[in-house]
Amino acid sequence: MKEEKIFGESVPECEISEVHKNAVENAKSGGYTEEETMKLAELYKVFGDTTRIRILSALMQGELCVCDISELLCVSVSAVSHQLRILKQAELVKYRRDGKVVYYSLADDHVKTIIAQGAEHINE
Amino acid sequence: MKEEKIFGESVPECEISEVHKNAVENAKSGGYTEEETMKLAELYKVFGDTTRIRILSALMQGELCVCDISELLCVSVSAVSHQLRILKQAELVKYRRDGKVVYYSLADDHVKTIIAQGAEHINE
DNA sequence: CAAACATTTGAACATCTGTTCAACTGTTTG
DNA sequence: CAAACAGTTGAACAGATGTTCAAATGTTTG
Repeated sequence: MKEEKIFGESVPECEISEVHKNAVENAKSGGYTEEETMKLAELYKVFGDTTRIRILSALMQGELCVCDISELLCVSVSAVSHQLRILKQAELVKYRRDGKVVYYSLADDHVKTIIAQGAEHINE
Repeated sequence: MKEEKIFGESVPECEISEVHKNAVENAKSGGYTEEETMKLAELYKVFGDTTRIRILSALMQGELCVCDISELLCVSVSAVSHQLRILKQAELVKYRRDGKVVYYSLADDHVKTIIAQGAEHINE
């Protein structure tokens, strides 16, 4: 997804904005910083893919190696590995190596609470 | 993003899986259904864009019209409208019409709690 | 009714994303 | 050490995504 910001031009003047000036000013001050916004979007982007949700759900039951996850999800080892890298970068999973095998597990409880929160919304 | 599931072929045999059979069985039973997983991913996909996060943040302070949001975010009215449609489809925002002006506001408290949960993670 | 305005919509476009495939890095074991 | 195995990595590809632009829809007002 594009993450550029386009300022200035192509944003037409808006007469009515004078009327809503207070509302706009409130919204300006109350928001998140540009960096927080970007980090938030990056985080949720990670949750926005079924393969990654399935990996995280699987890891909720306990640690698993790449091979196990691949078999469980019926996704190639390579695809799983690529997704685990993204989850690792987002600090949502951690791993330990035991011989040839690499075991992945959830990094902390945030994963569970975030997914639980989403589950609550979709079962409105 | 692709949401296809590839079953069967191209998932190589995995000798060690026999050893982890219990772990794999646990992960299988404990997960979400296929439909829940898809809905979860769809929901988080919506949060995974800075423009939409900024729109939601702005609406946390109260209702705003499309024109206000456009000015506030320095994003074209058209782009805002497109994003509002996505937020509407995800039932994250609602709207009311007053003459020519359409006012948008958050649909329920889930938006706040979901974003707050994410904010907690990124400020680990 | 025509002009002005707020918003929506659809097509086009460049960019991003996830999977596959092949090649590679480590690690164990015969 | 060579073979086998677990996992990683990078390039390539098809498909998805967000913005822009132009045209359309409603709504108010002169």
